[in-house]
Parts: sequence; C-alpha cells; structure tokens
Amino acid sequence: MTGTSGAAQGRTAARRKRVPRQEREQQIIDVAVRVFAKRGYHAASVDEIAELAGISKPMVYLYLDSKEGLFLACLRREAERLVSAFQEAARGAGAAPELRLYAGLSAFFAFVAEHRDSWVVLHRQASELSEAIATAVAEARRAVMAEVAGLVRDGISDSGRGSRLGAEDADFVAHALVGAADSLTDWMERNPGQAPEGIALRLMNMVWVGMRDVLDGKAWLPEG
Amino acid sequence: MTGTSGAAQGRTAARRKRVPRQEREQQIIDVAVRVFAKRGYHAASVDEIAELAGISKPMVYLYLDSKEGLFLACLRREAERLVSAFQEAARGAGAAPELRLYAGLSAFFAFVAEHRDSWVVLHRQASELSEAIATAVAEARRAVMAEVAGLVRDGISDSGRGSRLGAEDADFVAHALVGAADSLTDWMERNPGQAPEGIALRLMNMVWVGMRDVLDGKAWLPEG
DNA sequence: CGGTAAGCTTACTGATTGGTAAGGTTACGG
DNA sequence: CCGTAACCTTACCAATCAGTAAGCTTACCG
Repeated sequence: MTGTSGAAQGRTAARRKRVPRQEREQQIIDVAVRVFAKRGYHAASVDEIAELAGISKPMVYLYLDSKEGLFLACLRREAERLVSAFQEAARGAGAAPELRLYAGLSAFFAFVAEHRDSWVVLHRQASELSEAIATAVAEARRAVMAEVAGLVRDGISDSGRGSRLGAEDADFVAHALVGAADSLTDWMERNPGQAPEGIALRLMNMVWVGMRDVLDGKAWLPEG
Repeated sequence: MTGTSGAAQGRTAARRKRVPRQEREQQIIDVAVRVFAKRGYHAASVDEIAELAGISKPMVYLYLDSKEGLFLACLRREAERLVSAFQEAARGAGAAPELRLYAGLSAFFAFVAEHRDSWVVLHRQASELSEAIATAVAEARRAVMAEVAGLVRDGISDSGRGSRLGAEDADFVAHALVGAADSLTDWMERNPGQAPEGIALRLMNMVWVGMRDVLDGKAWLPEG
C-alpha cells in the first residue's frame, strides 16, 4: 500500500502487456531500424529505441547483448530480406539470365521503395563501425554481387558470344551494375512514381545492351 | 626559475617550431583526413588528430571551431580537389562529349587510386552526421552529377539521334554512371594494377555503347 | 494455491571526449 | 629593447550514453 508503489506500470496509459521474447525482439528490431535510419548509428541512443519500443533499456541489453548486437540484428534481418527478395524474384523468372537479372533488379527497386528505412540502414551505415558490423555489411553486398556476377556470366556464355569476357569482366560488370542500382535509388527518390520495373528496364537497356555489343566487337575507343 | 617551468615545450625532442596559421591549418587537415578515413568520424578523436599534427587540442578548436568544422574543412578541400580533377580532365579533352566523359572518368579513378583517404572521407561518411555535413557531401555529389549529366545530354544531342531521350533520361544515365564509378572503386581495390584509363574505358563501353544503341531503337525488352 | 521463471523496471556508474578557461612564450615591428 | 599580437600549452569541466546491479510482478504449471 505504499503510496506510489506499482506506479511504474500501473499509471501508464496502456498497462504494458507482457510479450514473449521472440515477439519482443522483433518489435525492438522494428523500432531500431527506424531510429538507426533516421539518426544514424552513433546518434541513435539505446534509450530512445527502448522507449519507442515501449520497454526499458535493460530489456534491450538482455535480448540483444549490446548496441552493436542490436544493430547487427537489424542488419542481418534486413539484409536477409533484401537478398531474398532479389533471389526469389530472379529464381521465379525462368531460366534466361537476362530475364532473371531483370526480375531481380525490379525486385530490388521495389524493395527499396517499400522499405526505405531498411535500405538506409543497409546502405550508408557501413564504415564508421566495428569490424563485425563492417563485415556483415560487406558480406551482404558480396552476396548480391556474386548473384549478379553469376547472372552476367551466364548471360555471356548463353549468348554464345564466346569467352572473350572472363570472370574478371563479369565481376566488373556486376560491380558497375550494383553500383548503378545503388545510386539509382537516389534518382528514384527524386523521381517518385516511377515503377520499379521501369527503372530496372532502363538499367538493363543501358548496361546489358552495351555489354552485348562489346561482346560482338563493337567496342568504343577514344578517338574512334 | 621555477624548477619545471617551460617544460611544456622545452623538453620535447624536437622543439616544436612555430608555424603560421594557414600552413598549420593545412597540416591539421592533412592529418584529419587520414584519421577520419581510418577511424570514421565518430571514432576519431580530436585529441588524436591534434597529437598527430604535433600540436595541442585547443589549436584545432581555435582554427577550425569544432570537430564538425574540422570535418567540414576536410570535406570541402577534398571534394574541391576531386571535382577539379574531373573537370580539368574533361575540359582538356577537346569538344566531343564522349571523350570528355572518358577523360573525366579516367581522372576520377586516378584520383581515387592516388588519394585513397580522401575518397574514403568523401564516400562513406555522409549520413550519420549533421545537416551541414550531409549537405556538403550531397552538394559535391550533385556537382559531379550535373557535370556528368551535361556530358550525357551533349552526347545525346551531338549524335543527332534526336531527342527521344530527354533531360530526365540524361539524369538517369548520370546517376547510373556515377553509381557505377563509385562501386568500381571497390573493384579497383580488389584488382590492383589496373590503369584508371582501362577502367574508364570498360565503363564507357558498357554504358555509352548501350545508351547509343537504345537511341538507335535497339531496345531490350523482357521476353524479347 | 504456491512457487518458479520469464518478463520487466528503477536507479545507478564509469568512461570517453567535445569543448573551454587561463595563462605561458616567442617573433617581430617600432 | 619593449610591447603586442600570434602562437601554443596545461588542466580542467560537463554532458552524454553504453552498460549493469538489484529487485519487483505477473503468468503459468503442478
């Protein structure tokens, strides 16, 4: 009967319900992605994330170990979602590498449009941070890059245009493609209302057609 | 004659010479770029920068105002260098947009290869930070983007292939190009010994040739 | 109806570090 | 030779957070 006993949760408008760990973890990560995207890793405080998640800080530490652990969890979950979106789209688009690439790119742009915060977290929070985090980001990017490089390689050999381009070149094209897609997310933000498929199509036209022509010997040369 | 008077600078191996403000500022910025590139903005401490610059912390604050001011100074100087390198190369390459673009890209890759720290600072320290800094980074990128978009536009109209591609498309291509170049800096790191001109040439072939073909109506279409 | 464990909290500490106050010293013009 | 301003220092403050200790409360199970 102490005057203020139980005030902790008794008075708060909605008496916070107890929630099983797994569910709570996802809630925390949901909030954390938003906050990290908005403020950036360092400016984001665990206190704020805890409060927005409707719990107290020690819970975050109990479940996610540390701020870095929390960020890592965000990273892993969102990276997994993005990579899956790409892979599933590509896989579901038949056998032709060109079409698979196109489908993957479309899925990518759609994902970014829909999950802006996820993309921000994955995109511009890479350096700056600890080894483990940098590694995780690099790994996600590497996965996408490998996927794309594979499609490019298949596209090259499929087209019967021989092996004038080797693995190194497929890698080069993959880097260029992934980088272009990265950057086009900015363009997308400035040109709203563009369908992801439209963006993917333009990109395919720019890159793929050029690559095919190079394979056919129609190279561009300075002074040429 | 107090026993330890003057110990501050008397005992240090090399009695630190006095240096005029302008020169000292550049020294500080030199060091800061290295440290920011190595540690990232937040992990870098002003103390460390001061020490490596061979002076004490208050000097940094006297000359550069704040940590943010220091970073901003780094950013501005390095951005100016990079943009200049691109512009001068492009300007010195005659009138043809293709050649100017090629020269600009070559200069870009050469710059990144030579000034790795500058590039790291410019590249992956953008978000996370204050409004002013984000603005400065965005501005630098915008400058490059505008330059490239201009070249693309010129290239389109020069080729006489009409105006099937408008300003929006030039912007699209510019974003893709700049993003591809960004990302190819990673490729460059993993494939050392590649000449900047070689990288630029491959990129031109991928993108420019494709763009030209699209202008000629050789579009790629899914299922096509 | 206990009792035990999962869920949750308040209230702290410890360290790091951006930033500053106060004052010493050397160069240099008059 | 002297004063003044530019150059530079030591020593400190204050705030912000990541992370923790200690313990309360509710759900559920036997």
